[in-house]
Amino acid sequence: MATPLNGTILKAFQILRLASFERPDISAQRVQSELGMNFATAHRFLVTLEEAGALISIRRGVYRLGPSVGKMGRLAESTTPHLEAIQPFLDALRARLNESVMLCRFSRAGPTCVAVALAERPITVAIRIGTTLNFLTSAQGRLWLASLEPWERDELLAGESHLVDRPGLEADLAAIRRDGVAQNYGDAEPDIAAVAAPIRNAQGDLLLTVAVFGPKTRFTSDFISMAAESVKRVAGDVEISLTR
Amino acid sequence: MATPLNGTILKAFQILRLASFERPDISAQRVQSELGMNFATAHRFLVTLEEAGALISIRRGVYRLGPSVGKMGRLAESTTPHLEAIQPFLDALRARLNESVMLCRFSRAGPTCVAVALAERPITVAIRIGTTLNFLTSAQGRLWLASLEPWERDELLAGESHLVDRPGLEADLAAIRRDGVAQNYGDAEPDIAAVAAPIRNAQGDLLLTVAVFGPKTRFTSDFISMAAESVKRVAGDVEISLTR
DNA sequence: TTTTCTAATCTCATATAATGAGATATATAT
DNA sequence: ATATATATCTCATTATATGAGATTAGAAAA
Repeated sequence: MATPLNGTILKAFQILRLASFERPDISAQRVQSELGMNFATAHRFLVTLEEAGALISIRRGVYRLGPSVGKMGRLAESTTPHLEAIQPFLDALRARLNESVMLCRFSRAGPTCVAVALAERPITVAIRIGTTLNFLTSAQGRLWLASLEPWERDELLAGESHLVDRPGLEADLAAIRRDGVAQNYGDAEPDIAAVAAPIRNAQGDLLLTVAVFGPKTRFTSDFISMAAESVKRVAGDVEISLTR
Repeated sequence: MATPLNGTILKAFQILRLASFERPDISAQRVQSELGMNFATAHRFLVTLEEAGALISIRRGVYRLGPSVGKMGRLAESTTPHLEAIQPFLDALRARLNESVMLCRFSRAGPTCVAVALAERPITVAIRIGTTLNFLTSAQGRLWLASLEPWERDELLAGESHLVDRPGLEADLAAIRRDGVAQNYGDAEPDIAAVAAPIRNAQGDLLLTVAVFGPKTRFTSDFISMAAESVKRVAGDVEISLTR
């Protein structure tokens, strides 16, 4: 890629990335010391970012991410691309495993089904596009939880505190991160099993989940092993195709 | 404000704001025609924004907001400032109305209580900081719904479709936008009433809600009228103090 | 209240980075 | 294979960003 990049813009985003949950405040002093920028330049960046709506001034010299960023973030999460291009991968996975396959994106209410390849068998499990799964009880939901920072997780699960076995969940999420795959065996629906893998972008952010699902009786341990291998392979193939 | 602003950064955010739910794709051609920018410059901005993580390339020449923006947006929504400065306003409102007062911020699960001033009466209603209210049934929730775009509202309410009387809700939200205040009278909790008003930033984005709440029996129509006036006044005062 | 100090904000000459015209590369349609 | 449209790249010129130093604002100390 030989197109020259605008250094000023890159610096602006470096500054925005200084904000964290633990330390949301951004000041010119902090920009100076953490990014090695001249103080007056840092101040000008902050004032500009305020004017652009990205930051708000909470007191003289101190800024935080503003609501416009929140709005833009919600839009980003609602407009995940590439669905048309991914359908052939879902179809191939369905053919290989002879079970239904679905693709989910993130939503605040839980992983939301955005594409499906239904098994071509007389008895099968179906799901409607647009269905939102539960974070805690679905394989996809656990993949998302495993990808989030603890504070984000806490926030998402705020309404379900009474349902959460914390040490069990943390152990489960650690295993998911280690294995790169998540399962459920009747947790979300009594007779349904699923095996799900993450699809990430070049920066390592979780974009989507791909999962095979079907009647529990058909998910023998041999099938689950094969399915885990297959969904991970397909997820990897989708990731490669997304970087084109 | 005489600090010069960085025009390059302002342009970058103009570009990002081209993305919408109906039209999430951003191309150099679109930047050229909608913002009057030279094609090569527009292309360079897009490539830079991709490198900065704000955009992802979905195919040659076409970009969308990326997951990093989503992450930043979630952080923005979790780190609302000013709470310490607002407490005296809550205390004054409580003294004036002799009922409890609470401040709520936005969260995906619903308006979340971030500050309280409890009524100094023997019989009162209490709420714990951190409590999340329901979007549909709380006055604060309806204020938030009234401030959102239809697609955002639909997304938030996705899990509650069966509960939503759409024409009734739209009429209610239109009235809330017109009046600048929202009420609930036993909708969220059977014996609790509340009157809530929005606190906005300089750009008009809803930051927080301030509400008075208490036992339904004490919320006579005279009291509700007076409370509506008072919460709106306090909300305005808070807004002025936020611009300092 | 006044004074002092520190950090934030502002100004402007200079340096550097951004711009845009035009060349080149790529993908698609024929 | 060729033609066309659009995306990507290059580089001389121009415009904008930078940073040193001056000024201002606000908080703390006397």
